[in-house]
Amino acid sequence: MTDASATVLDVASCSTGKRRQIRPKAERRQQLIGATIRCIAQHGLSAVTMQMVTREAGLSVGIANLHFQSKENLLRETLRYVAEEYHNGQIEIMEGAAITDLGDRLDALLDFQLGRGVTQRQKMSVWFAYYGEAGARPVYQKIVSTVDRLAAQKLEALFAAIIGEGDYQDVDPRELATGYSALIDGLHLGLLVTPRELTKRRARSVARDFLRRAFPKHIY
Amino acid sequence: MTDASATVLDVASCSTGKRRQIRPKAERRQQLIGATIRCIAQHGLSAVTMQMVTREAGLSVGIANLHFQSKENLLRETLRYVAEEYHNGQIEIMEGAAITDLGDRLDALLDFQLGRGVTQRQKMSVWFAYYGEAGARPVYQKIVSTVDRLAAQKLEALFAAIIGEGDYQDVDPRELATGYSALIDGLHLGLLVTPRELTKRRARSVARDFLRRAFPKHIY
DNA sequence: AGCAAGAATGAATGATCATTCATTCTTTAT
DNA sequence: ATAAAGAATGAATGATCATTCATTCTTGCT
Repeated sequence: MTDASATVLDVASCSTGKRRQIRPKAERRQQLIGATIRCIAQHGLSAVTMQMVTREAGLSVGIANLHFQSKENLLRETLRYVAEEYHNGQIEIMEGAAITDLGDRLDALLDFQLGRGVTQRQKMSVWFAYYGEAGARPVYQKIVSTVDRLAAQKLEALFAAIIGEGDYQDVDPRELATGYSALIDGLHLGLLVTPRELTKRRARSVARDFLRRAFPKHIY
Repeated sequence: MTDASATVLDVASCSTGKRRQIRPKAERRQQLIGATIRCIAQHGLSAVTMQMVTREAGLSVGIANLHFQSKENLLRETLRYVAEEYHNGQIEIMEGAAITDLGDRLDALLDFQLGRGVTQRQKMSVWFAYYGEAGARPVYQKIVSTVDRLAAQKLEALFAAIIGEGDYQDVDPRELATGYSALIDGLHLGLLVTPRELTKRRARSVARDFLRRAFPKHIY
């Protein structure tokens, strides 16, 4: 095998003609997690293979085990990434100083939770793929519930502030926060499983309705 | 191999000492579907194998393919069974003549959706295991959305009747039905994934709150 | 330039799984 | 009682997959 033929093979095996690249560990990890997300969204969690993920990432099969030790670990870290991304986004809105009006803050939260384009659908797929396995995997349960707890507390605090501001009677912030979170989850599920019956527009309207019923002075 | 030794082996291979039994096709199908449900709930959809299911059913590996042709088909039929069971239960309540008061009917529906014992948790596991894969499998989407549509229509009709009876203003039955269904789905998810944070009692209370806000004259 | 460190590769390995089918067993009809 | 029909079995098959590791390549240092 001469140098010339080796070069030809290299070029043929990579559409952009790039050579083998060495990149920092953190970057490779992110690359693989991104590929895993796309694979889960497209093929389903149960159909994902290491070959599939590494091909999607444009890397060799060995690299996944180099950076993640095992498939199980890669899947776990991918869940952690998606969970943290979603919940950090929520918390940023709920803690951010940019929005002072509480009604606007609620609006921003709703926009984040039911907004965005195609990307969101991929994330939803991944989200529920893990939920589906969570019943049988305590590890997944733990990741989700740990991240969830903080967001739930912030939401409860936001609701409590709104209740105080609007002097709403007979509204328990904790109960309402649980209901709102469940509603958003259920709407995500509907958008994922029955996109024909539930549009994003309608989902938003339904969630807004829920909030308006509870906080009529703040929404609309 | 003598008759005697064969008998010994037969007995040894089956704890109850039963001999090979021939049963009608429908019964075997049900037996296998039940075993599949238990396996999914315990091990997760992605970990289910044919060997696992047939062992759980107390049958040989060949029998699953005899009655279901393939694993894919068995999983599909299991989803269909769970989906139909859940939705038939709902529709029975919404159509049943036993309950005349509309408020009582709502109560019965809520009881069905968030009631029951341990069994329900198994069903929830299965339910969401399929939801998780639905993003990547149109077949699953179709089964769920087909069954879902009818239940959604009945719920909308029930809500419309209640709105008429209570002369509620500014309440759209379709919108509310979508919201209520999503809320129930979200609560199921919470019960499954974060059982520590959400008890069945609280889930019920949250759902009841939602209904009370919409139909104050009918609930409580 | 030359070398050491370690990042990246992918063919090879061994394990697991769905599916098949030759055989055995049970029931039913004659 | 006997045979035909077909239900049930499970060892065998071939395919697929996660993981390994000998080798190749890149980078940074001297």
